Amino acid sequence: MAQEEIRKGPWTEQEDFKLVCFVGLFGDRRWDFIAKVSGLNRTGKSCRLRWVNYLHPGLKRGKMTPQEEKLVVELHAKWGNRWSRIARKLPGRTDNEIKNYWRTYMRKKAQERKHPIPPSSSSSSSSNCYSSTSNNPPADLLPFQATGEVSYYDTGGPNVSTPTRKKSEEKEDHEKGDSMDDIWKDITASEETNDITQSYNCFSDESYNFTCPQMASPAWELYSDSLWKMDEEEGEMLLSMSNHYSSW
DNA sequence: AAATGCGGCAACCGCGGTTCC
DNA sequence: CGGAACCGCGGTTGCCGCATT
Repeated sequence: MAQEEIRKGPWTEQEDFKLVCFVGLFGDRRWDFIAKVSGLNRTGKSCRLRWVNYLHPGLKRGKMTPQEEKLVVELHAKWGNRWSRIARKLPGRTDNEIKNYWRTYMRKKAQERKHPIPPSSSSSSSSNCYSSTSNNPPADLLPFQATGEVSYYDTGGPNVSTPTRKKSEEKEDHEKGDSMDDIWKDITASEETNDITQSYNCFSDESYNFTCPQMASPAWELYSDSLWKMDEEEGEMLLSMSNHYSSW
């Protein structure tokens, strides 16, 4: 077979566009299927990751707010490195983003411990949500301090004693139906009521009823002018493919 | 102006859990 | 019920841009 190689590395705008459209058509579940029919030559995993971390509508981008930072610290103290779980409590933030934030946060903390910053200069350590008032956050929010030396990035909070978590706590997460999907729905719903002048109707396929809502991602800003002017041929191709596959 | 270091972020990998047949 | 396929999570890596020397 002339099996093309699986692509890796950074995504191109065209790939993003294709992925968004196919996710619109088939939903954000069947990643292997989407990977195949889209012709992206990516793995399903890769597609999912790109969607979740970058293309999903409702993603917030940019710096974490102090409230979010505080929440991350609190939830990490509670749940440890359960990033996806923490992310569910921060609408618009991804587990990857929070994970990366935490790494940075820990690095800063480690440096501060090595070279304590005098209180007078605390105003500059702005990324720390406590910095405006104190460099000594409540101990119960900083498990890594309470236990003395902890490995650099920490691994798991104090209450995360068991690797066999799963089911019970996942259910717990759904107590109020605040799964990621529900959160996204809330976000997109609120955005629609606000000011969604650019509701990109990727395909008016009533079977799936997909509209590309306003995306926070830079990719969407590009789509709004450049990509949406892409080859008509390609658009038609996608349409025909969508017709083809939607008849399955 | 060039070299180097560092931080932030996107993406990949491996593993375990879940779903489907 | 068991196995295969798929999905999701957490850990890790590599790249890129900015700051510093």
